[in-house]
Amino acid sequence: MREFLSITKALSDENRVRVLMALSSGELCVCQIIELLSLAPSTVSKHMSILKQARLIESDKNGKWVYYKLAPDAPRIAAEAIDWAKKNLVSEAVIKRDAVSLRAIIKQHPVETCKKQKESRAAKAVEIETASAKTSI
Amino acid sequence: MREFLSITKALSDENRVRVLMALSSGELCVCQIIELLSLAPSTVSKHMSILKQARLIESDKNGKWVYYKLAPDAPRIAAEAIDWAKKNLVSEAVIKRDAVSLRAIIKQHPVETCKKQKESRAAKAVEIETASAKTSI
DNA sequence: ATAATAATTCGACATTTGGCGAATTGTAGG
DNA sequence: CCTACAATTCGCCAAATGTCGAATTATTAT
Repeated sequence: MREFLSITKALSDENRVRVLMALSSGELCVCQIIELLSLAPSTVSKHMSILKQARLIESDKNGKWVYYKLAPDAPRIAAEAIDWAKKNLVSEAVIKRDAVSLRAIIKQHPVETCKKQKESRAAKAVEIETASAKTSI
Repeated sequence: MREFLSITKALSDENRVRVLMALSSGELCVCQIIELLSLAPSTVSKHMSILKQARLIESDKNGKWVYYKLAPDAPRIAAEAIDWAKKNLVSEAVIKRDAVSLRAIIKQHPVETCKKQKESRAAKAVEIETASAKTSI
């Protein structure tokens, strides 16, 4: 029952489902998933650990980078869940849009993706800084 | 996506899964489900409405009694989810125990089951009454 | 060695969820 | 009609969940 619930809980969040579908066309680096979902790194990390706990995905560390992919030797129950999800979600608008986004994301090397994200986080920090300075005047 | 998530969310609670499996051997009255799960009527009612929202089950009102059953014309996605759940849960300890409990529950008419529950709720109320009287002395 | 950096873990917060009892609704009998 | 009663809805609370930013960890590059 624990195994069953870990899978259904993993599949009961839209962002996690989007990741799973994205991974069905190949492995992705964490920063690429961050890019796809537009979420904070810590949030994505937590989602990935929930999917991994459910044995739907596996991770592969390569230096500083961590790659995730659909678990090649997932237990039958998990593999069936993935098949069911895939079959019933390929035609979903959000999943199709993600597939398009992914093509662009995959084109560039993770190094570039990470760099861009770092810059955008820095810009956001400045923005917040400025805003709080304004209100304190 | 909404339909998919309504199903996975419905399946991500142990009590709801137990109900679903119980219904796979035939329809049940609400009071029988209350008996099986040992939960408050209001709680069971909420669970049933979540399962129904996901189109996994349907209800059938017969006078004062409401019967629930697996949706005979569930959408394909829901039917597949039920099959997957059934296949992977029949051997679960809790589900087997429930099957045994159910045999006893089904033996008696819902009228009896409801009566017994009413009495047990009344007894519990008295118990609480007494306890609070004690502390207030 | 030190600094930079990708990812994770931690701590805090707002929202959602599962649970209960009380009040409400709808139906059957007195 | 009025009472009894099965089930649902409502209002509330405690626990779990999704999110973020800050601190930490592990690895590469200077």
